[in-house]
Amino acid sequence: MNYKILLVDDENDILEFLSYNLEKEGFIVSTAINGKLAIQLAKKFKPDLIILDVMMPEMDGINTCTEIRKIPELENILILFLTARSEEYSELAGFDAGADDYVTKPIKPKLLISRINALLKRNKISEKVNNMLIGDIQIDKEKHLVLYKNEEIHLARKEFNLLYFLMSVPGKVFTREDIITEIWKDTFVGDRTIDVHIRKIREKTNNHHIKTVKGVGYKFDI
Amino acid sequence: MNYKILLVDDENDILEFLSYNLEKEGFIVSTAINGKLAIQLAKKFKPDLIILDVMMPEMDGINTCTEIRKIPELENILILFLTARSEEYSELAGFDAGADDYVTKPIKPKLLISRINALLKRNKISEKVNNMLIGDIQIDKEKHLVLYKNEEIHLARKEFNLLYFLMSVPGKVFTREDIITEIWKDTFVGDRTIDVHIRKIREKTNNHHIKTVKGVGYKFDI
DNA sequence: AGTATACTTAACAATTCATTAACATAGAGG
DNA sequence: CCTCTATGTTAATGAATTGTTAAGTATACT
Repeated sequence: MNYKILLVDDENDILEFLSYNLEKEGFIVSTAINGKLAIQLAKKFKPDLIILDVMMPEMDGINTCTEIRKIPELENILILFLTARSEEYSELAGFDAGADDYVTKPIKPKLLISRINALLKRNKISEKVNNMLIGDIQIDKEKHLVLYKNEEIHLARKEFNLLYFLMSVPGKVFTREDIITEIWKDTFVGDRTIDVHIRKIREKTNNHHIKTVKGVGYKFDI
Repeated sequence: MNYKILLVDDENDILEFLSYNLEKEGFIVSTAINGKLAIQLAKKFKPDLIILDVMMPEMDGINTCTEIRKIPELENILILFLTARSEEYSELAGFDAGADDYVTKPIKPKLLISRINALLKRNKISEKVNNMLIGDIQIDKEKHLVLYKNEEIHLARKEFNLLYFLMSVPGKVFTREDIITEIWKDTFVGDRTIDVHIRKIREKTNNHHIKTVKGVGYKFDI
């Protein structure tokens, strides 16, 4: 999974420098030049982690952090501070404001990334559970479990992933290309492979639910 | 609860200075003047956190840290490094060696305590319940005890940790990668090692409970 | 040091899964 | 109603994954 990071700093140079380094590591980066914009952006971008410079004009990092913690949808986002070496006070105040960690300037990319990964790893517990109940089919990704009319049915890995994918947007028709991209990534498989997997799922769910849209693809229907 | 801290530094002045400040905060402090003594003491004292000076003669902080992480009963203890300002390398190497945080010298007691509390707080969240009763299996981490149908069964350490890990989220499928990360950290083990441990557990619990999800991993099921 | 216990690995067996080929069927459009 | 194409079905193959055993290493204990 690619984590999203929101960078907040009033200096463009730093934003660019950090963006470059973080993107190189596979993070999806968004940036803001002040606290207010950061909060607005955070609501839409829904980052996993916010990196805040402590020293910023108008609303400084600490105030921004305090504000973020007040917003219900953002209160659990990880926050990491960037502080200047001498700002002893900031470090303390930062933790009080709800920071999860801080890194001192000058920033060493490797160290920063090490810290970010440590934070994200610790936070992983809060990952979502993906559980869906649609009609008489219930699917639980974490438990790799499918219930059909409250009876457990066994699906092999590919079958499971395929059903899960189709159920992710019930009623939407997914083309064969969509399916191949999602389930097979860039492995090449023959023409009938999908059909066979579809057939196996249908067999196990009494031929309900999965419908063929000829010339287009397949969809999951209630 | 009063947390226990093991202080490790070769300079007596620092030990005294920090002891004083930490005890004032209610921590129970023990000290060691080198890495070897630290490890011996840690086994008996069972601290919640070890504070290690990076720069020490003979075995430095990083080596001590690496050694500590190798000892099963100590591998989960929090470790905080003390580094001189300029030791950029130490910071990186320290995280690699398994440190949880670091503080630069000169040490400001307030900041150190703030960091310690942050670490302990973070760690508390991830603390697991020590005693679980699921179906006919009861497991107690502290006592390292497993009851199957009310009969005590003996599991070796790896077996115990593996069962405990799987039981921590019943029904959830853990990938082999998950399992290796949790049980073996970054030791490399062969493909069949997990299977063998699983087999041993199954043998001792009559083949119930642990299910294989082929291509995905293993799960604990009632 | 010597013994017991635990851990890991190699070698092989067993199982399950994914894919394909070959053929069958369905349905749209002429 | 015929043809063409897309999809359905079945069974076989072999690839991938996991299970099992026994023996070799490592570690802990006395």
